Amino acid sequence: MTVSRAFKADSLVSRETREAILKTADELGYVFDSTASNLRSQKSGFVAVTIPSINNANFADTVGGLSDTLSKRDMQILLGYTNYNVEEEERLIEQLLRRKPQAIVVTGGTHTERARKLLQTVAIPVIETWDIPNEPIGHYVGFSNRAVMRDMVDHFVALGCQRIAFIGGDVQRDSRGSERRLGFIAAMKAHGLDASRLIAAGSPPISMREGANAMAKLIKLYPDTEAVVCVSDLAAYGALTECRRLEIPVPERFSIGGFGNYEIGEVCVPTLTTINAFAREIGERTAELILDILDGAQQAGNVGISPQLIIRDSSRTL
Amino acid sequence: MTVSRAFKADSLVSRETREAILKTADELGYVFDSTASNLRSQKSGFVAVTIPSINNANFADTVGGLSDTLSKRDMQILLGYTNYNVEEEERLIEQLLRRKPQAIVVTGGTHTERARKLLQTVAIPVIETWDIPNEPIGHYVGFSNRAVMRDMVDHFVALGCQRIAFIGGDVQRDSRGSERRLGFIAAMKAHGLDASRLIAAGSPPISMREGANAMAKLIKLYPDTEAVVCVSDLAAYGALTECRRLEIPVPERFSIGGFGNYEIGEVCVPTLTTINAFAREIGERTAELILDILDGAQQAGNVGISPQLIIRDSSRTL
DNA sequence: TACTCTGATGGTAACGATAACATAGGCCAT
DNA sequence: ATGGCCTATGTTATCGTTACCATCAGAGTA
Repeated sequence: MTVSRAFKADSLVSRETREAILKTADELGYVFDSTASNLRSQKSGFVAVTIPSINNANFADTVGGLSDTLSKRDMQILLGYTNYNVEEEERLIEQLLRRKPQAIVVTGGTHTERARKLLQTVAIPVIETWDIPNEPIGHYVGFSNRAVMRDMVDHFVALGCQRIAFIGGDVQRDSRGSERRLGFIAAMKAHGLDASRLIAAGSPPISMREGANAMAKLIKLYPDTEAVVCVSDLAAYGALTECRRLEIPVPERFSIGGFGNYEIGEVCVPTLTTINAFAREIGERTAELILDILDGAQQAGNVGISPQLIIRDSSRTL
Repeated sequence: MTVSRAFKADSLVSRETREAILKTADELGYVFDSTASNLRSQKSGFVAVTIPSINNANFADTVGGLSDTLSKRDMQILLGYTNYNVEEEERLIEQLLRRKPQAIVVTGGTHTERARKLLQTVAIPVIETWDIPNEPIGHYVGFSNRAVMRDMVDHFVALGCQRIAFIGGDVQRDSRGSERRLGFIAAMKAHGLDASRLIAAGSPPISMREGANAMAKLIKLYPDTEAVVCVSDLAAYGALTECRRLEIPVPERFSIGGFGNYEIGEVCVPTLTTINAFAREIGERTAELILDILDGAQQAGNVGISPQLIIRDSSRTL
């Protein structure tokens, strides 16, 4: 028992005893077994997190924010990725829950029926991120992917563009991407503009290559387009390179907007107009919310994030 | 006991009994507790993995390969990132070992003394990746970051370049980057060329911005440079954008080579000459090695990866 | 008939930590 | 001297599963 206490920082063991214990433990090569600790104390020290893809700077930033904030309280992330697939998410959630995490964080508000039921039934905090779900299961930390497109369209319209297109992925799989597409359509209609120039670039994840291909398609289908809104900076960058190959000057002949404030958009030539969704902050705020709830905060609720339009060289300035 | 068996796929329980059990479990909202299972069976189902940064496509690919291969056997990754810091790695390793992983994968062969001791003492397979350590602790899956620079330098020399520079990070922190730098120097000397044009771009991770800054510095310091080898494609892309800003034509005036075969190098204009290190394969091979060892394979050893030079538009073709 | 073999199920202890409670000694105030 | 309080340490049972062994019915075989 005293040994057990010696390994917990705060508990009361005399200095000499603790030192003797730690020394002996080191000599024996003893490694604390948190498996047993978790079982007895019914606290795993895990927070389960599902993200669509591990290879995406935005989600990586969110996980980084989560991880850094939670590690201050010695909690660890148990990460799984869904490949933008809700069935995969369901399997993953079930698997993760078996590890008895103390909270579960999922990306987005779209789930299979069974996954919803699992999340509703489980007795730990559930946080949906990167979106504002229609019917939140527990808490959320996010923003409306639909509403946020309004700023981008407004910006292009203010520049004098009328014929504006949207490049995104196939509709079914990536719900955040679909929401942005719907937001684009709504914003265009609000301006009384035609919202039919929609290019589907394939199955998510939509990255640079897909963006470049979609741009080629767009130029063929609608050669008189003046601006294009892309589902992410990666697609936008792909579109930009396609323009470069075709020697179409950006932003003179064509304005381009992205989403997500990826590093590439800040470095490429011309730099990319984008929307900062504060990926890292989403993770940090989610972690803080979890810690508050675990500390017994009563009013812990939801966190709205306000993405910010960043105007750069890829969209004409007046 | 029969309930326990009903939850393991392979064991022998009659069909009716299992169905009844699973049905009841579902009604009760029972969730299997792997914490207890792990304790009793002394198998956690975890493989611990440390990588320098979560936000790096190469390491993300390795983790993806690991995760996908291990998940076929229902094993999960327990991921930690070190921020290119060996002290952080030490803390992380200690923390991860408490979770009783069945194997531990670390990136690189450079560790603190205490971390080495921990890894040597622990009774599970240890795999060092992304390098060939001087003194391997257990197994490794990797390649010589030093030797691989030879191909790149040879390529530039074959193009007729003599004044070749290297852009990398500060020496101490990123051992793979340092190895590449040493490999560059060795390769230059082997050709009887001056190897003193070394630009330090700051503390890792070296990304696009750092690459661009380093390129600006390089042009000021050594205006007559003909080619530059970069520690990664991200730095190389940054260098490329700086050239674009300064209206220096690539590859006509300047050849650029990167490392890692990142997506950006395939899409940007001009496309980037690079070295494919087979990041995903490193993960897959590591996972296979782990599974072999856990299955009791006797001769399971090390895996050498052979990175491949990919010549693209950013280096002059003859 | 007696015997072995297989499939299905059950009983018990144990994995290694810790929650909860107990004990013992020292110090201080009344 | 007595009681109260604090610090340091010890005892026991328990978290929820599974390894190990036992049991038992029914089928197949000699």
